[in-house]
Amino acid sequence: MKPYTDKEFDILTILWELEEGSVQEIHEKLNTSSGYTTTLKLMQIMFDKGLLDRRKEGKKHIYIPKVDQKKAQVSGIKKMINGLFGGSTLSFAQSFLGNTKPTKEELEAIKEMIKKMEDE
Amino acid sequence: MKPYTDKEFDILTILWELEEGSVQEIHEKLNTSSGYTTTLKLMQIMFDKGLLDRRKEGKKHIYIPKVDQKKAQVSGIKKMINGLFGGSTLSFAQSFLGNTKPTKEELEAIKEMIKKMEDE
DNA sequence: TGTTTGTTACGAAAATATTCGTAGAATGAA
DNA sequence: TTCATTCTACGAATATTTTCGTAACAAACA
Repeated sequence: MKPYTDKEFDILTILWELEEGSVQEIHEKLNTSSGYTTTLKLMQIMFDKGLLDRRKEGKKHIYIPKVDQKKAQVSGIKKMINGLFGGSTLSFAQSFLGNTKPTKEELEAIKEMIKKMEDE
Repeated sequence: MKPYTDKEFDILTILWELEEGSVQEIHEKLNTSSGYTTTLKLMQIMFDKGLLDRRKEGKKHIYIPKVDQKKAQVSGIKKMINGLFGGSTLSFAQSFLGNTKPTKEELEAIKEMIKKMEDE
């Protein structure tokens, strides 16, 4: 059971950042080559599916993501580790640290988190 | 341009682990409710698209993944950090360490990697 | 030889996702 | 009130993905 499609994920991504937005705002941010009504329809479908909430404001609708980003993050990480790294947290971490070049501050923060985890 | 569909990704995942395999082997591992010919067709399509290689062995074909797992890993991580974590490596790392409970050994290995990165 | 078994190839159906045209409602300005 | 503008609703077309039925072929063997 896939919770949402690729395009739906794109829309969720924008809404997670904006907190909420009209069809027009999303459509602009999407930077897609397809038309306005396509985005509209997509968001209507997502509303019907319960992926988005909305409220009327003047003549337009303001949409709010109903999918919890945290949950999506956790399941996204799990899926990625399972699919791309054979379930190995370690080989994932290696690839992550080897490829994304975290800044000094990020490394510090990560070290602190590790310490916390070890203390528990 | 999406490189492959969801089901195709599932098949790639198995082939990355096995290195190579017949349709039957993949079909079993997939643990799907759909029929054998479905998996067969999928793999034929993937061969046509250039996602898989194959060689004849007796009457069957042995398929080999032609997609580089490393590249898929890197782009998978990037896509996930951008889509789910607003591009923030740090907030990703926090969620990762907070949710996946790496083992003591994994934490040790990660610490060592961090040390190496800092020394460079 | 004929039969069974494991396999591929292929076409087409079914399911799902994406796209857009068009009608019409609401708002606000002339 | 009429017009232009902005937006929604909805149906239908199109595209893509997933599914499977059926035919045919090769190997093993009675």
